[in-house]
Amino acid sequence: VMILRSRFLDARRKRRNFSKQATEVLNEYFYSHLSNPYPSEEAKEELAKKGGITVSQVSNWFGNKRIRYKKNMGKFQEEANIYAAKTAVDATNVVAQGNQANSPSTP
Amino acid sequence: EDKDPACPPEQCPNASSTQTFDWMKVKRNPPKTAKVSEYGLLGQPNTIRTNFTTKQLTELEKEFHFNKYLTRARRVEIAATLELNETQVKIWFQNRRMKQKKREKEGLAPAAASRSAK
DNA sequence: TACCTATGATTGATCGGCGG
DNA sequence: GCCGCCGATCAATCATAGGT
Repeated sequence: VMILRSRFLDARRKRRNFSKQATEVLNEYFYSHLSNPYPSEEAKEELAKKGGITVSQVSNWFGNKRIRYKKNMGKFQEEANIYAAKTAVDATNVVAQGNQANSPSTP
Repeated sequence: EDKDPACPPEQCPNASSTQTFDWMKVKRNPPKTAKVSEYGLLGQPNTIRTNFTTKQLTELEKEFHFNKYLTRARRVEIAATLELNETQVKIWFQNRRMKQKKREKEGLAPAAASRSAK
């Protein structure tokens, strides 16, 4: 029984949800880079600054987001649509087809 | 008889707009910790995340404060003492070093968003 | 108040790349 | 060739916050 919980020393005891803006900034990035939601260190710092959180928290958020998103994509459909409309296309494209003015989302 | 909770790798019922990119398909190999034991009885004998006991963690922590890096000999010793694989001890130290580094980095400028409105 | 889901953090272990 | 380390990430879990 005493083997239990070194939880007393766990820092995760007191957790607070991120501010509305932080979540907003994070989700905007996530959904506008859904093809590759892996922000660089610089991007993380940028997001951290905008959201008023630490870089580690940004990393944690993306880690959790990616896992939970792929675990149950359907559950995020609605959220995806909301942010998809709110954000433009990412400029950091990779291996694009080279099309000029087509509709990537709705073939 | 295999149950597929979701949809097969092929022809998934694409939910209209959202696509399925590569990163969403990434699957990590299950942990192959521990050596072979009497498998076949419980389904997955080892391949589960090891839960270190408080005793083991205490010893590892103690050793870490003595030396951030382990020598082969020391590793063997500790592994035997704590009944862990050499790999587990090695990995623990690696993770511990990263943790230390992360902590130092953050504890260097936490004063940013001070809730002055509190 | 009890119960269930959402969410941030922790951590053993994996992946890919480097250097010895 | 093999090994250990680093940095990033995964995946499962913990503990709490929030909602019904």
